[in-house]
Amino acid sequence: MRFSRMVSKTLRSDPPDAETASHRLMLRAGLIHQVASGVYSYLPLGLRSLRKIENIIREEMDAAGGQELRMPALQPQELWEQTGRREAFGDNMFSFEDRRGRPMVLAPTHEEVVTNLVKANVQSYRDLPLILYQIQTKFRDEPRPRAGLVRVREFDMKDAYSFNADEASLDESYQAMAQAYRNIFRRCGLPVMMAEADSGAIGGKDSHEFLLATETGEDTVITCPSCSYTANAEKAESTYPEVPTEPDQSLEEVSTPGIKTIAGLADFLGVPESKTLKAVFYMSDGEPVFVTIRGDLDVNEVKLKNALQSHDLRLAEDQEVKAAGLVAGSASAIGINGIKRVADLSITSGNNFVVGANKPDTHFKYANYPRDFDTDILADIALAQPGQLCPRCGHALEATKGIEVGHIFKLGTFFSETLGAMFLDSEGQQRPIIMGCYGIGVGRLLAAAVEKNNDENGIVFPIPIAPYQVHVVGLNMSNEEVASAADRLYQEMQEAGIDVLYDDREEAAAGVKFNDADLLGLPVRLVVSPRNLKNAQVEVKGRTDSEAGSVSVDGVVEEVRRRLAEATL
RNA sequence: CGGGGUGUAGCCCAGCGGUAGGGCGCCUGCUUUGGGAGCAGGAAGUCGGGAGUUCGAGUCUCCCCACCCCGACCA
Repeated sequence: MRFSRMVSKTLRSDPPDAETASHRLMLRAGLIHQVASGVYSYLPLGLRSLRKIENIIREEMDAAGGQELRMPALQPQELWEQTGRREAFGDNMFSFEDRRGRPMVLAPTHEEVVTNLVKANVQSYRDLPLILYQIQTKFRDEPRPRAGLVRVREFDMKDAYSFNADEASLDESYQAMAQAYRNIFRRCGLPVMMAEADSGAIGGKDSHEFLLATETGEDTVITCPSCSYTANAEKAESTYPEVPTEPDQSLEEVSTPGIKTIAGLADFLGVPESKTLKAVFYMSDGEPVFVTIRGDLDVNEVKLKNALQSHDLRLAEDQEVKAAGLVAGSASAIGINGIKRVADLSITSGNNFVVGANKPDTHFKYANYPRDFDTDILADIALAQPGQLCPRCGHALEATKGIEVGHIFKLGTFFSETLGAMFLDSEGQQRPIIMGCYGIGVGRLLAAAVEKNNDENGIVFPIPIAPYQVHVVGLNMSNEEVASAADRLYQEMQEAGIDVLYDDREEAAAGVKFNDADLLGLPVRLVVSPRNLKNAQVEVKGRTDSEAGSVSVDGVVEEVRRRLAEATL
């Protein structure tokens, strides 16, 4: 590709609205162009990179036994009503009517369609297992798109679905996909973590996310530096120090004027926060929920949502708390009835807690479960925090931010049962197909790669996903000797099957070309100039090399091949 | 949906009641050519939209819209 013919222009300065590195650099280098919030065009450079990622994904999915197909993004809403997911997705789903007034949606994912497809084609255990996949556009009307391609409303996703006759077979498919994912991310130059993840309301047992550690990530990953425990904070378990148990004492009312927070309460009474219980109020599917947890811990809303089997969970607003007859700041489960109560297991680790007295400015000392209060659900709903202890080995946990680039999970039989995708097993029994699903956000993977691989001058593309492998720069192109030598080099690279971008601009100064080359971040830069040409040489520089080297004009292709091969190891 | 911010030329921004500006980019010519060159000339604007106040509105008021950031949300 000749630079002078490229539609995209590089930006001289950072776009002011882009804050994360990938967003800033992808706009600046002309990889993408924004159309609306969370909606982007891929410009030729961005698309080339995206295609390279797609091809890596295809190779690995095919190698793992996947069959590529393509399902429509446009779907009848009715399909989603059958599984109850029209309601579950709610406003996140783009929907409209066709000309006949039939409700249609733009698909945010494809379990419904793929399950029906398999239902029509699979009758026997002999047809299983199957792994089907596609790379296709998904639509999700996200409440808040952000960070360029990290969270968008229209995006390309590789989604795969496995269909198995039994759990052991499902496990094989699951492991095959996990391995394919590791291969894909490694080949894309991304060091990812595989973390235990929440499987959601529909999911089955196992679920893992693949996350790239970056400052700007949306997810928090809890890791153990000692053993291999890695889990999304939404899912992570932790153990926290037991509070030394004392002999139970009887409940005692104390006046706590103006005390509204746990920190204030602990301070006022001279006890550690772990000797208090805090009350948090939620609304779950429109019903108020009273949550009790030890004062030094925080509620994990995902765990709480799962414990409640809730579809829609949020913190209660002040009026809702009041309407439920609760005293914010001095509430406890003591004497609370007629409202659903959930307590974290931590209320059993310790005793003689300070709790609210359900009267303004008043608390109780020495509250004990179950002597003084009861709960409807007792479960682990605590948020794992760095510094708490690993549930596997007891070492102190750490937390890192990450971007989720892939997610795999065992779906079980929800879709096959709901939509009637059954098969006959070897004994002639009709059984629902067991499913798994496996997703990779392709554009997000590109964004993550840029987020991870850049320096103060621009992108540093990993070789396998760089839009072009080589950047040929002609300096002083009005010099005929340079122009013809550079043209020849460009030609030679193409003939050698190397992806090459050729900066053939006559008017651009050397500095402009060098800065653009650094910004685009292609792996190898070749400079043709009068200075080098005098010695029949071409300058060679890897994007991360601090110094450039030279190579004879005759040996350029070989040198480039060597560098590309070396770095791909 | 709550909180904060921003909308003026392709890009970045100034102007805050009185003729629509600057830098970059773009076009023409000359000069220049190893880290974002110089000179001269030129093209380019529904000042996000609507209503209002005013003799007069990018500028003040109200309503709306879009975009960004934080949160909520994200099976």
